[in-house]
Formats: sequence, structure tokens, C-alpha cells
Amino acid sequence: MRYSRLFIPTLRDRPRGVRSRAHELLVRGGYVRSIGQGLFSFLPLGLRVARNVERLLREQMDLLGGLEVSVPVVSPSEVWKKSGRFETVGRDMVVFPDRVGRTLVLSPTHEEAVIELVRDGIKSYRDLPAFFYQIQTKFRDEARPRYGLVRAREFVMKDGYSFHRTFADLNNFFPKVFSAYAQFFARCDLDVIPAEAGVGYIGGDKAYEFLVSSDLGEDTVIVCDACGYAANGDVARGATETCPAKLLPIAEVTTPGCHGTARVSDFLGIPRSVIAKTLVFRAARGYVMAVVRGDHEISEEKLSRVIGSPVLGPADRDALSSLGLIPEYLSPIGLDSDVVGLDLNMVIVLDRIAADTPNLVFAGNETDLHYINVNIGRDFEVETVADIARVKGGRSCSQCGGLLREQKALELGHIFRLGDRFSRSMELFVHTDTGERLYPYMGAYGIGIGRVIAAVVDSHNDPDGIIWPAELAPYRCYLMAIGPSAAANRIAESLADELGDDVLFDDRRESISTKFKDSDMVGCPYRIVVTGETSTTGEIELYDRRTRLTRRVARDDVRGQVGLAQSRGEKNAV
RNA sequence: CGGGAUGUAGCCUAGUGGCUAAGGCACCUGGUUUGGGACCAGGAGAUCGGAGGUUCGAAUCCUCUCAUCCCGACCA
Repeated sequence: MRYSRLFIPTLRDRPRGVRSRAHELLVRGGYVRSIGQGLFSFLPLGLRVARNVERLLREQMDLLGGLEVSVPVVSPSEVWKKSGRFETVGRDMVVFPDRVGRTLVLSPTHEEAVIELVRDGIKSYRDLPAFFYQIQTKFRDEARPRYGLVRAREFVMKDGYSFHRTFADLNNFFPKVFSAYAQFFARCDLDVIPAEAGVGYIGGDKAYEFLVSSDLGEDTVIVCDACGYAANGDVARGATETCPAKLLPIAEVTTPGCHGTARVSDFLGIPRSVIAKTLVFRAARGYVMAVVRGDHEISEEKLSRVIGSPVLGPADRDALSSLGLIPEYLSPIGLDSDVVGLDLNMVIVLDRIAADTPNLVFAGNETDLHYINVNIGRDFEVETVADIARVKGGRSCSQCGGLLREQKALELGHIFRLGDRFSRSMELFVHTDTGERLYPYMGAYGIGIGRVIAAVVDSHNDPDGIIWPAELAPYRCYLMAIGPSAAANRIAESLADELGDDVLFDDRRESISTKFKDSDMVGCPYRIVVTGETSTTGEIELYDRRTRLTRRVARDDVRGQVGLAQSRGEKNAV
């Protein structure tokens, strides 16, 4: 392809408002442009990279027997009400009326739409298993889009959905997807960390995500270098901690103005680790009170699993008041017995480590009142004790006792073992050989294309620009001639014809310096330079973008030297 | 949704109450060039994000508003 026939508006300076390196390089290299917050156009080069990512994904999905489909970006709100997610997805989902007032949804994800598609054609257990995937636009009205393609509002995702006769079948398929994902990321030259993950609003009982270590990441992944355990900080487990101590007698203390763990800690002169922290959350049905140690944080993901339905967010002050709670002195101690139980639907969950910590300080659920030396089991009972605290680096690994390490990471892919929750809530069933209803067991599998591109650039660049992995590069080679030599230009022309779609031929009337700079910025794996001198020796210069080494190779050997098949038969007209 | 920052030509910047808003890059014309954003000459391009106000006079000060980016909240 001739450079002059493409649209590659490279930029010399970093545009105002562009901060992250990956975003900067994609904009300056002429790959993407932003039209508004979290909204991106792909230019010809960017689209070629995206197509390469998609090609790899199609290859991996097809190997799994996946069938490519495409369901609409817009769906009627009814399908979201069927699954019960109309209420739980929240403000990410854009809802709008059509001309006659029906409510439509810009899909943030496509489980519902695919289930509706499958409903029409899959009637018998003999039709299972089935695996569909698509490469489709999603829209999530993110609270805060950031870092360019890393967190866009409109983005393209490869999403796949599998349907199985039994849980065991799903469970057998799941690792195959896992390994297909691992292969995909390897082909993108991305060093991913597969990690146990939460399920968020997608749902399911088990999930893994594929992350890359990156400053652009918004997730924390907990890793054990000793045994290889890796998990998102939302769900990571640590070894249990016990700190045996003599139980002291419970006592009341007056704590004026002690709102929050920090002030209690200061006022009493004690570390946060011996203070209980109590929070109340909204849940799908009612409220949940959660208690962790003051030096820990609650994982809403873990809490959701314990109560069996999504935690929707913190309860507001009005809700607390209506429950008879004092917002500044929240506590599971001293609750009106009517609050707990079915009437007001508040459940109490105590973190296991907090439960095992002796002589804790609790608020008293009365203004200016705390209790010291509270011991669970002796001083009060809680129906549910579970692991609901986030694990931080420095804890011991629950698998091997090794030291856990935490790092910032960027999520690129996520696979969910959904089970039958969607098929049941949406009444998707087939008939078994005995005529009974069978609700298929489902898996859902996603990879964000734009985010993969951003992650690749984030980890494959140098001060001069992008360094594309071979499989993703918009063109394998950048080609240019130096000097006025007619022979050199003739050779460049013939190489451009021969290499066709594998080469970007810089045929512009630009200074040689500009071409070198743009070539590095665009980041093709190889650069071929033809000069007056080499044109007389039957050689060309071959520059490796990654190693930055230049060597001379025979002009007739170029295809092999850049890793292309030697013979292509008929050459494409350009 | 809270806190902060920034909006001046296609891009990056200067200008912080005073004359016709300055420069670099990019663009157009002509010429010279060709191993790292090359050079010379000429040209075009800006209602200084928008609205309102203060003032003899506003890119500059005030108020409101919009947009973008960053931090947080929230969320895959």
C-alpha cells in the first residue's frame, strides 16, 4: 500500500489532554482519534490492527467450534427485565425511548440478546452444546472514561456464549476457553496473568480474568510467586490469621464525635486492627450489614457471594435512619431486634478475621457510645461469619503460605462460568430424552479489542513510537527509498508491488528524516530501505524495529527475511 | 457525583488590563535538498471554548456555562 493513498495523520507533538503513553502513541501514530469523552474513531491503520486482533480471536474461537453471529447493539428493555438485570446493571446502561415510547437499551453486554437468539433455534438437548460468539460494539456510560482506549464508553468486544447439557459439560468446556484465551494473548505478545476473578453484574459462580501488569490498570491482582496463585483483589483469599489473646471483660466507653475508624483509633490510642468497621449496603432485597476489621476493606464482590445476590452499593443515610441505625455509630451490637430478620430484611455478615480477633472495639449503635473488648460468641452472636475482606499484599497465601504480592493490572479478558441462572431467569430450556425441561448451563467469555490494542502499545513501545508484534502490525514492513537515484526508486516500486498488502510504501515527497520518524512512530516490525548504493549491489537494508539493528540482505530474499512465504504467485495490482 | 487543572489557527505553545494577538510545526506557491521531523523566499489560516458583566479599553479581571484531562466516588 502506498502511504500517499492512505490517511495517516501522524503528529509531532503530544496533543493536549492526552496523558497515557499508549493513548499518546496511538493518536500520534495516526491510529485513532477521539470525538468525545470515551468515544473513538479508528483510522485506516488502527482499523487494520483491530482487524488483526479480530482475526486472531476468530481463529481461536473457530477452533473451539464457535459460530460467529451478530446480535443488535440495541435491545428492548423487556429482555433485560426477564433476566432481572434491568435494575442491577445501573447507570452504565443507556436507556432511551423509541418513537412510540417503547423503552430501548444500548447494550453494555449481550447475554440477554444471545439467549433470545438461541431460544428460537435450540429446542432439544441434542442441539447442545452450542457455542456462539460475536465481535460487536458495546456501550457503557462509564462514570469515568480514561486512558484512551483503556476505558472507552463505546468499545468493541469479542463476546462468546456457550450452552451445555450439564454443569459437568460446562466445566469441561471452560478450561478449553481458558487455554484459547491464553493462546490468543500469547499471539499478541502479551504477558497475561490469569487470575481468579469476581463476577460483577454479569453473574455466575466462577470467573477468571486475564490481566496484564500495567500502570493503566484499575484492578489489583494478588499474586503468590511461590505457588502461582493469582486472584483479583476483589476475591483473593489469604491465609487465616489468628492472634490468640486473653479475653478481657467487655466495657462501655464514651466516644464523643468519634465518627469513623480513624477518629476512634486516635481517640482511644489503639491501632485500627482492633477496631471493628461496620458498613451497610443496599442489596437486591433489603440491606446487608457487613463488619470487617478497621485495617481491612470490604470486598463487595465477596459480600455478594455470601448473601447470594448482588450488593448494589452503600445504603444512604435516610435508609440507615429508617432502619433505626445511627450512621456514625453503626454496629451489629444493640440493634432493635425488629431490624434483623424478615421484617426489614437486613442480614448481618461478619468477616472471619474480625470474628477471630479478640477484644475488638465496636460502636454501640448509639451516639457517642463504643464498646471495648468485644468478643464474638461471648458478647453477641452473628448468623453469618464469612471471608468478606479484601486481601492486600503482604498477607500469606492460603494455598502455600507464601508471601502474597499485589500489583496494578489491566483486565483484558474475562470468562464467566454462569451456570443456569440466565437460562432459568429467562426461561430458556430444551427438552431432555425423557421430555423434561433442561435449563442449559452457560458460560460467557469476553475480550475487549480496544483494550487489547492499548495494552499491546503500553507494553511495546520505545521513545520513538510503537513496536508492533508481528501478528498485530498494520503492515509487516515499512518501505522507503533514499535519494534521487532512479534505480533505487525503481527497486522500491517493485518491492511495493511484490509485497503488496504486507508493506507500507512511503512514497511521499518528504525529507528522509520525516520518513524515518514516521516509520518509527507507526511501528511496523521491519523497515526496508533502498538507496542508490544498495541498488547497485542487489541488496536492500532491513531494519528490525524491535532490536533496532540494520543488516543488508539480498533484494530477492526480502520475503523470507521478513518472515513471509517465499512465493505468492500472482502479484496484486496496487 | 465531589475535588483539581486546562481551553489562544489543523497540532504544540507565548502573551496575565493598552497599539493591528506572537512563534514553531503542518498547509499552499516557487526554488534548493535527501541517512533521523532539512533549507531559502513568499502566502493563507484565529469571532482567543461560549454567554453575560466590569472598564475609555478585556485573550487577560468578575459571574455563569460548555468541553477535555487528572484524582476520588462509582463501575468491569
